Amino acid sequence: MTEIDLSRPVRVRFAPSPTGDMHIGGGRTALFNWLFARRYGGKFILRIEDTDDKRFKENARQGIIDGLQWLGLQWDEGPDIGGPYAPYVQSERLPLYQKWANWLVENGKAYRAYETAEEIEIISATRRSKGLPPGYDRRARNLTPADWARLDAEGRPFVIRFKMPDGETTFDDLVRGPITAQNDKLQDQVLLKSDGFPTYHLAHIVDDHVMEITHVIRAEEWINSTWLHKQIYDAFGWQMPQVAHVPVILKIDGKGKMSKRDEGASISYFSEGGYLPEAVTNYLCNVGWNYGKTDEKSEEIQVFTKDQAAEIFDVTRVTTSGTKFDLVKLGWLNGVYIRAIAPLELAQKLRPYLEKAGLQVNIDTLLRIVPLVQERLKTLKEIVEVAGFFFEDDVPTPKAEDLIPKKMDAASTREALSRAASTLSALPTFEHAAMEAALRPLAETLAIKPGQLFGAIRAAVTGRAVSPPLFETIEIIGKAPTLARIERAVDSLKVV
RNA sequence: GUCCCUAUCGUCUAGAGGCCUAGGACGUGGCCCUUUCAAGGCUGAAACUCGGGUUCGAAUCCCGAUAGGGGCACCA
Repeated sequence: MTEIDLSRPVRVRFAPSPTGDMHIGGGRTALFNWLFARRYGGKFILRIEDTDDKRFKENARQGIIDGLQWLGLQWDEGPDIGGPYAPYVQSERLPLYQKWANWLVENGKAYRAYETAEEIEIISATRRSKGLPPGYDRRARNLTPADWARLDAEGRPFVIRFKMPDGETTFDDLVRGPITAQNDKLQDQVLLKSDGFPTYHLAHIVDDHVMEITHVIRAEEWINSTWLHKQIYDAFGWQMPQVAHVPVILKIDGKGKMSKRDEGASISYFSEGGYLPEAVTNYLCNVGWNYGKTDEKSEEIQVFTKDQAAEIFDVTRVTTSGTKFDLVKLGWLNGVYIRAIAPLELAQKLRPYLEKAGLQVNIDTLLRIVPLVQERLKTLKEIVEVAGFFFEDDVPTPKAEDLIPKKMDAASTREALSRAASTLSALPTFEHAAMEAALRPLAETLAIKPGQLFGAIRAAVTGRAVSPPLFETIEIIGKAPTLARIERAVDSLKVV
């Protein structure tokens, strides 16, 4: 297996194109880069690759920045904070790419091509029909500078294409080992478009070289471009960074890689859906990488912070096969992190979700609720369904069928609730232990199971069949509302 | 069509020729705890894609088949 080259100070980058919301796969790529930088005391750089002016990009850069910040992946150099190699936005670096594109042409490593998009399409279709890979057939390689002058005079726009040499190309992948391709299967790719913008292939190589990037960790779909990149580095006479291709994230159900439409595809789905960034980064680590031997203390092997992971992150241990994204497992992990938060902090995190649901939140009440619900939440957002009723004045009385416990009827339920109300009403203090101490004997007196009695009370007071522990719950709701709701339930049963 | 990558329980993974009767986690079945739901504890089911080699010995190495994924833009 290929060794990690640490002879130069480690510098890695996350280089997204700002096309919208940050994708979960991009989040993992960023995380792995961040871990790698931290592992070796290097720099993590953010660079925006906006070399396609046809694509919408105005607010998208902010989406990337928000996503990274939410995940807690702070960069050392980037468009917003600058750095020794600024600017970190490719659209602001155009002359640099043009300079190096021209250098390649002058040195016979690249050439001008004047075909239009329509012409390329025809060439491509023809090649395909012959069983060749679609693409360009290199016909403009034969043009002389005199031809260029003539075509320029006609006002025809041109692109600069790379002149792929003969032979074969091999690069060493840090996760997959050496990978080889025959050059005649590779394209004479466009490096500089007719509008003067570079393509990704040129721009990222120039920037990675100029910015002294030492390692490139990126998604698997780049493997098939890497031979081209190797050849371009060679043409420049530059040292190529070591590359590591991490597997794509696939849909949990169905086929193919995760796309923007899928649930859980974007970072904002998690930030808005009540997931904790700690849980998401932890999960992302577990998908495509692992903490090491899994045969010992299993919990610690699955649950760890990104700082812990950074201590031992080894990119050569990244897995090789595509991984499916499992929201259920993430939910479990999120629950683990929720249970670990200090109650006050959890209350503060929960509050916005309740308010977003239109509830008036009393922070003291919420603080009393948190211990009851903390171990019942898989996401912060679930607080609304788990405990929203605490903040609703008007909890409707359930239908009789939901009020009457198993093996009981309307009359006995009415009797039980009525007696429960008297019992609770007579208590000197409205405190949960006292309530339970008083109500258990009542169940015995009524010759029903405690669960039956408690179930009826739960339904009457909370309006639901499931709730946090009953007596703690009604202690928080308070004496008057509790008794009122029980009385209302008793009345509703009279009608039947 | 063509090139490339990949292949262990449903899912994420451990496994670098004998430690594998294949380990862990999520999920799932059962039991315990229990006023519901969780959380927790105990316990069970569940996988090396197939076929050929190499070797005394293969989940591990090689070849092939199959299947999945990715690429083949003046997008990244």
